[in-house]
Amino acid sequence: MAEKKLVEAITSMSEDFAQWYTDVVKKAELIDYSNVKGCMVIKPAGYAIWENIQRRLDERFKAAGVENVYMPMFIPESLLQKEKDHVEGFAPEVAWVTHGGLNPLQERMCVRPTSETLFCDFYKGDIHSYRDLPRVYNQWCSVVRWEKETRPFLRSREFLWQEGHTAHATAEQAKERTEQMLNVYADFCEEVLAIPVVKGRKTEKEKFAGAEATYTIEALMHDGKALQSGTSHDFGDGFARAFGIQFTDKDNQLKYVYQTSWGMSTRIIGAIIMVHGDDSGLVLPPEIAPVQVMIIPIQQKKEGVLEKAFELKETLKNFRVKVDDSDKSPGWKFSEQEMRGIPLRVEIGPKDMEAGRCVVCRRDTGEKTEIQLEELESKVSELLIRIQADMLAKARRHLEEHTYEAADREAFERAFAEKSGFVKAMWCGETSCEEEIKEKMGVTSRCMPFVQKQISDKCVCCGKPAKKLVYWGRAY
RNA sequence: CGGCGUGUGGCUCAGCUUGGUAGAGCGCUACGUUCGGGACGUAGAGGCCGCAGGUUCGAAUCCUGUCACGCCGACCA
Repeated sequence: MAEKKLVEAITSMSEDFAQWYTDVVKKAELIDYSNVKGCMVIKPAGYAIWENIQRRLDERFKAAGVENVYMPMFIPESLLQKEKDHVEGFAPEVAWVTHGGLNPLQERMCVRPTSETLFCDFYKGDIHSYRDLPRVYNQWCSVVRWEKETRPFLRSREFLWQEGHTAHATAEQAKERTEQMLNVYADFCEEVLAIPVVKGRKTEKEKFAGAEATYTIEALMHDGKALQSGTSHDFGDGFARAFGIQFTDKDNQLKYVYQTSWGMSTRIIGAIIMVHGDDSGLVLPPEIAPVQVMIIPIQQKKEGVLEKAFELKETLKNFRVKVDDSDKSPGWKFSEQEMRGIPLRVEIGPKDMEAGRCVVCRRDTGEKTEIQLEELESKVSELLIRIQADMLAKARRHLEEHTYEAADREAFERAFAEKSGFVKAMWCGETSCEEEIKEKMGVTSRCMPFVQKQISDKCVCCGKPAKKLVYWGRAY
């Protein structure tokens, strides 16, 4: 897919995908490494993307009746201990605070790896009647998980995210909310980030610690590896029973609430990079790009050129536009704009001015067109819409072309030996088969898609009767 | 947590084998010429050679320890 490589400073994808990723992250100036392993300094270009993600996602949350709150970042050990599966899932990777100033704390506290326990503890006192339900809260915050191996955005020890936590009167309402929020994520990915996803349910082995069911959206990166891009959990009344969250229902009976939680993190920026990026750097979908149009003056010291550039900026004031008036050479500026993934570039120089036009260049295709200045605004508007659509179409094609089916074990093994991507195959429902597949092939179940289909009647691992169609893949 | 690799101006690295005045390219600053795909000239600034011990008259270089980072595995958003 990579078109002509324009920037030399970035390792090509085909040569070394991991190095390409790191190069892009650095060259697009998204982050710097910090002095704490696994923690990153998110720079303006990276943070602006996150701000746009926040804004666009939060709009959709509000439309879905979500209210924002903020919980403390510390969790007392005793509180974390309350739900057994949950503690076991997170204990190996929490960071502990043991001292306040110079004195040891009576009870140590962990820095939240996720806030289920805090929300539960809060809801226990806050919810009394069916009239208090549902509670549909969300918080934007950072969490800490002491990961052993870290990579910018994909796995950092501290990361930014949002976590929604809801409480409902019935199991049905909780399930509905879980699915509703998964759809919010899926639509957001496709419509705003131009990333097509596969929606489905996680297997028992892969589900969230303490959840009854975990739903996920899975995206496929350019190298054929899967990235879990958002999750939504149905807790049933498990947490409510562990924490004692009860309410009096209409029938005057004391009942436990049903809960959900759902999250999307800065990891999604890694997905944007690995789905859309090319050998020249980052490629941002217009909807999320902090700068949508970069105007680059040519021979900017010549009479009137800079003035014209700023005049065009004014013409394009309905978009996120910048003029690069630094005293670098035009070639430098082109490379800079490409590495940063800015969707459109407008070149304006003396020759153009004489002809009453400018040159517009698409980042995603590299296509250059000459445009009459009076048409600039409408053309830019059209182009941004088209780029957004083309990027989604291209990513969807990649997903489809890298999704395979395997009817039996031999075909399954061959698929992963020869190709990279998703392989759809039948599964018997036993964790032991997932473990064997992981052990032998380094492949995990990504999800059981909502759209099920019977490819064969036997489990691709053990040959016993199959229960579910599963998407398998190598994951980040 | 295992395997491999790397720490020397802001960045990429050379120097280490065989100890003897700390180097290059890029970037940065100033001025001038340039400008349609990472321009050029001139003059400058910038280094506890990751950290701590040790050996030595003398350590970037040898020895011991330690920390950090990167990549690949096992675990996870």
